[in-house]
Amino acid sequence: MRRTSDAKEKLLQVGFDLIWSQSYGAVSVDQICEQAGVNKGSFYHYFPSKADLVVAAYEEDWREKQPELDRIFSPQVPPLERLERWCGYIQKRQKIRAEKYGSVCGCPYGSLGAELATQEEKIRAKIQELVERNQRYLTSAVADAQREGLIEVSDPRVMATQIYSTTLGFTLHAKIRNNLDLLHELEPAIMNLIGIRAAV
Amino acid sequence: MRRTSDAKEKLLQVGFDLIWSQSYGAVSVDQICEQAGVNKGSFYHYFPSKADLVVAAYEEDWREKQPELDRIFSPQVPPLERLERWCGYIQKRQKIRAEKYGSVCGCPYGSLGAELATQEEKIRAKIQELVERNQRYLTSAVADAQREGLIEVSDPRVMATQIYSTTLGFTLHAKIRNNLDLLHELEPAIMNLIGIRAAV
DNA sequence: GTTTTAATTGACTGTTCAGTCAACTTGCCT
DNA sequence: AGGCAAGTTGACTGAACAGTCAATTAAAAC
Repeated sequence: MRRTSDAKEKLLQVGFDLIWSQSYGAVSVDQICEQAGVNKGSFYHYFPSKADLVVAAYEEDWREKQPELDRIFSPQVPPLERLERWCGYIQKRQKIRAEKYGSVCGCPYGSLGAELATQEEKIRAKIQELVERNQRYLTSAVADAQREGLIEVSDPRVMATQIYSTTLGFTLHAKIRNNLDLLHELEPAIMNLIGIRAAV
Repeated sequence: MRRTSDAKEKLLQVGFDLIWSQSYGAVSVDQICEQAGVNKGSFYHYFPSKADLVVAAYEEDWREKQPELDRIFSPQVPPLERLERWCGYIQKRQKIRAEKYGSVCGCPYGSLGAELATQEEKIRAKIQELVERNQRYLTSAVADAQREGLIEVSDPRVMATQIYSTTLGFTLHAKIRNNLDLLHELEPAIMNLIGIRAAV
């Protein structure tokens, strides 16, 4: 058959899913192929290497989730509410995965980056790129909040980076504890960070 | 020779070092043995498995660095200064490693936890334990700051957890970017978190 | 209907891996 | 002195690994 199967899409989706819930090193190409119902030869027909698959798989995941992020960060939404929604989105995504796999999987970018940033430059660079795309949403929310006089920051981009770091840290910490409760603290922590004192 | 060699200590030190700078999956037992100048049989004489070695190696690293943490968090030091010193310590440690290995290695707990928390329960539990030990220092610093009226928080333990999450996030983000500059933002971020407004 | 070419197949390669083992060495105890 | 046990040696095993390849299939282009 020529271009009637969905082998490539299957490999991307299964690859992302397995590697996020386990790790790059723990998931073999054979395993991805088996779960995708695709022969190994086809894998290497589409992707020159395992590292290339994971890069493509993460890009594909971005493509799929971008519309939801666009909705969350719609300029129609008041800027601080965007941040609240973002925290809620992360909590929701983590909860769904934890229920599906029996353990907290953490942020897919954080997990892959932590494992491979010093090993596979191609992968590190892709993760960095995806992180930067996420930060762009945060930057515009922070800048809008600033413009509306809701907060006071010197540089929205720096603040967005700090917010993203905080998010990476909370999701990683939740993974280490294998407990999602910590994520309830994410929103207050971000509000403190941008200078909105929560009720004590 | 009976107990005259330092094979075990060598394995612990080399194991920690290699796994921190690369990853658990990327480092083989053979590689650890070779660099430690120890035969493979000796490795398995001391450690039942690779996972057991890494647990012991991380415990040994803790033992070695604990005195420095005791100094940083000495009750003799004003509580907020303890937090500043803690940030400085992390920056210093990351800088030394980045210079030695040519790339930012991130937090050893964060990296190992991100890679293996869903895979090796024994390792996840050890990382969690080590993280909790670190948090104890932070908790007492926060509680002391609270007692001295420097900050206002409802629960010092919750705040310490937030501070540690933030630290995990910044070090991981720096690893993903392969750039240490971000760590300059760690201290201001933590100060914001605990409610000490930095000059804008 | 023939050509072209993307897609598919699955067996194969050579390497690397964690872990095993039986023989051996050497310091310590009595 | 002689035996016990902690420590050492390095060859070995079997499985798993990423990646290869030549042969085959079938959609599409003409």
